[in-house]
Amino acid sequence: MRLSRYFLPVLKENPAEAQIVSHRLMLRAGMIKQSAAGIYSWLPLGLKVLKNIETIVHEEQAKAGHLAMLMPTIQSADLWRESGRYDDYGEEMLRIKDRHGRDMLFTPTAEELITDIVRGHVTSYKDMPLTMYQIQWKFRDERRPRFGVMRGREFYMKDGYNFDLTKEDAMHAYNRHLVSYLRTYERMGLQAIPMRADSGPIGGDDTHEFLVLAETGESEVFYDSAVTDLTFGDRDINYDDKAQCQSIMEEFTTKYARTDETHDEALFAEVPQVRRKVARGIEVGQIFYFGTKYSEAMGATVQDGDGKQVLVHMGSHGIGVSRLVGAIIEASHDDKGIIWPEGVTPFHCGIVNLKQGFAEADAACEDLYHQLTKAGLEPLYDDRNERAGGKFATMDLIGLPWRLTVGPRGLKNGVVELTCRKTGESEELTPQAAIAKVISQYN
RNA sequence: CGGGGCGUGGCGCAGUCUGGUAGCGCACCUGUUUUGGGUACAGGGGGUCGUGAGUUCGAAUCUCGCCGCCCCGACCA
Repeated sequence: MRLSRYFLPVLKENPAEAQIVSHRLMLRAGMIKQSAAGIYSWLPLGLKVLKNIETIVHEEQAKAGHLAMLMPTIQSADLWRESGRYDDYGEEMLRIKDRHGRDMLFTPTAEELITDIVRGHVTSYKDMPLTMYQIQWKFRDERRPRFGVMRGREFYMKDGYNFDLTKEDAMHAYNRHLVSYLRTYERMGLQAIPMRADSGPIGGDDTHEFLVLAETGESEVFYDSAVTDLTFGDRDINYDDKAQCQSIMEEFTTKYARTDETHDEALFAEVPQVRRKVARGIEVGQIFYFGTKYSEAMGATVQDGDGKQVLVHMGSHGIGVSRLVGAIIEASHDDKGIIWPEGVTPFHCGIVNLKQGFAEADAACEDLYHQLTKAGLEPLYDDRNERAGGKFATMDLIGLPWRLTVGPRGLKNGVVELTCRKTGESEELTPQAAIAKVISQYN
């Protein structure tokens, strides 16, 4: 993409309404524009990041054998009356009437609708295990939306639901999700720690929240610092292997890590003092096992091998896709701007032409641009007729991991400059070597 | 929802107390200049001052209502 043809409304000054760093940087980098309290438009740069996160979620869910689908944002109130949640959910649920006066709502989550779909089509134990998920806009009418997309009213979320014959199978689904989520967050450059949590209005007993440690996090968290040493890395996973999933689940959840909702001082005291940490975290996902709560309320049964009707065991799982955009920035930025992890960056690298209109520089930039594009990467070429300082400031703000700087001075010696956004380190390389190095970062 | 604050060109703000034809910086347009970390100068465009009513010869400014947004708290997959 050429910056001269892009829509990137960067702001030099901090918008007054933005208090936390991710919100400020998203506004300044021209990623989002607020439309109403807690409701945002996603501008081209922001949308690219959102879609990159979405893609990672889809890819990891596919690996785990979970099926993507899509449910409507507007739902009939009837199903929610059936589960009893139409009244339970309270003011957080946005209620709407259609032209016939029928009660509708903007979905805050989709247990009812998915259960309705499944109960109509899944009638035998042979149809299970089954896990379906969607990535769809949700609406929760927060009393006080804040922190930009971290706590919006409208938000983009992956929500998945598993249907299993037995509790044991459902717990395998639980573990499978835990494993797939660990992989998902790592690919985004995040460490998200599973913490024992409270189930809230979803209901159920077993639940873990995934938290990214950050000063601006809304939750207070208590953990054994040994959990921060755990990394998933490059393991081979067989998602059908119950024992493997179980052991990974245990590996990542045995050490003490809880939010304030479930914090237990006595248990925490058993952690060696030097490893006892109290911090703040951003919740970026949660997994639940809630048994037969919804299948019972809504009559979702299947025939087992003996011909008996049995209630299906269910769980649900969420990843806050739009919230993750903010969470990643909270976890990765400096005073100049965002520092995107390679996994989610909106463009793979920036190309800064220091002397636009100078034939050699223009030609060298065009060549870099075409070669990178041909290699399957997406560079952002700043071809505006701006001064060097302005171009650098924009690149630093929007946080692309790599920057190629091209100017007459370097070209005289046959080199361009490759700069790492994260470390700030630069090296002079021939254009070919620079291209090769950038490409190697994404393999 | 309780408490606090703020609404003035795209962004950041001054002007409001003490009523008198709306201003600054950034951004934008034109030209000259400059060119390896936000050049300099000159000229220019853009605002019914959130909204409605009232007071007044006259309201961004005073009064009352309403709306919106932000912060703290409570609440919250």
